[in-house]
Amino acid sequence: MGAARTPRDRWVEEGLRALADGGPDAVRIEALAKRLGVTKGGFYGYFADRDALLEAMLDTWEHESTDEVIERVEREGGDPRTKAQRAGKLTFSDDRLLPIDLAVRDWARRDEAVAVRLRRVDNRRMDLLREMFGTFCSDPDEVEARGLIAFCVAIGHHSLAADHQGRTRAEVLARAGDLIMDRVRDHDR
Amino acid sequence: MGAARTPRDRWVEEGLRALADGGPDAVRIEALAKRLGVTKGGFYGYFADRDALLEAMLDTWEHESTDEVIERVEREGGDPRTKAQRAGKLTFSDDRLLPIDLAVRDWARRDEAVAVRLRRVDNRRMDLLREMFGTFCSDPDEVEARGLIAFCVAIGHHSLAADHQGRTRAEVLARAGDLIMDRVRDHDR
DNA sequence: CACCTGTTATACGCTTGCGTATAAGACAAG
DNA sequence: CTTGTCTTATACGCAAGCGTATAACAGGTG
Repeated sequence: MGAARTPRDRWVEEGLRALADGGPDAVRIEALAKRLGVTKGGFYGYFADRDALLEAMLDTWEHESTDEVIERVEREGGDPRTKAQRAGKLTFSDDRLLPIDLAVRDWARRDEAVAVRLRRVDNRRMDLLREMFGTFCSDPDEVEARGLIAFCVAIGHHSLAADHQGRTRAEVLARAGDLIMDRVRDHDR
Repeated sequence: MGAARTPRDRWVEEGLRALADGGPDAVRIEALAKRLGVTKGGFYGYFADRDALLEAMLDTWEHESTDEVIERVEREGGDPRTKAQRAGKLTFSDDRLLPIDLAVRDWARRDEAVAVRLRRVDNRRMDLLREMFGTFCSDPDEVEARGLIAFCVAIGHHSLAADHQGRTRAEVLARAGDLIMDRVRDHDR
């Protein structure tokens, strides 16, 4: 039996790269083949059609974004704050996962099936944030609000184009993180 | 001289609708013509090519998102907080402008010329936020951080798919707004 | 009414991309 | 070495979609 020079995973991987670079419309079979140094001949042995590839890409993304991240975070242990920070770093500072995440997020606005997947992923991430804020904030409504804020900043700042009058984005983000994490508020009351 | 049944503006308008619905790749001349009830015959009388339409669309969007919003906000007056809230509402609660804004934001990640425009727009919006937070917050670094947070929530919550355990998104957003606006913090020090 | 001018419809060539069919090739088993 | 099987290359038909050229058309103007 002949050995696969371009196994299924390579198509998925290259597809995810194209998705990150140019959105779902940029995932074109012949373009992927060219980047893989082959023709599309072998593609249809693994996938029924283009949609099947998109499905497989989303499967891979969902798994990498949740199970793999969470498993790694849990394995390394630590308090909820450390875990949430590590999960955020693994997802939103990762050169591979971050652009895919942003592309999927835009895609979800136009495709209900993608939106369903994203909701699953975001809910699991939100669980981590709730756990973290719950350690120093007793009001569940405030926990939810802080989780929302933290999540929105984590994903939103990547599509925010504003400058900060001499400050770097990292500096402003650090200050914002302090504000969001500020556990003093709870003692005020 | 013959009257234009489909003036230039209608092409731009329909183009923006297509952009909002499906991203820049969905702006296809023949599809727009179909929605306008004509063929693409007249299109090339107004635009050199597809790129010229995209430019015109961005011109219109930039103008509507900044000058028109700001002019209206200034005209109706009020304190900085009222003005910033009104500007936010005009932009991020508008059924027309919001989807375009989100689409442009994603587009900007892949097109430097679009990114330049978005930076201009976001900087003007950020100015309003600085003015608002500056009215009750004396630390400029904190003003900047709060502005970033407010902006990220305003745009980010639209692409956040998480649920809120029985609460509505509006409820959580209201609580988040309270936290961000909270002017007590400044008195603590 | 006839004419002129700007607008639109129609038809064309070209490119890109999908999915299929078929031939060529590589590798393992016998 | 031959055979069989799995993989890949090549060639095809088809559908969009861009931009151009040309013809039909409509509305003012004289």
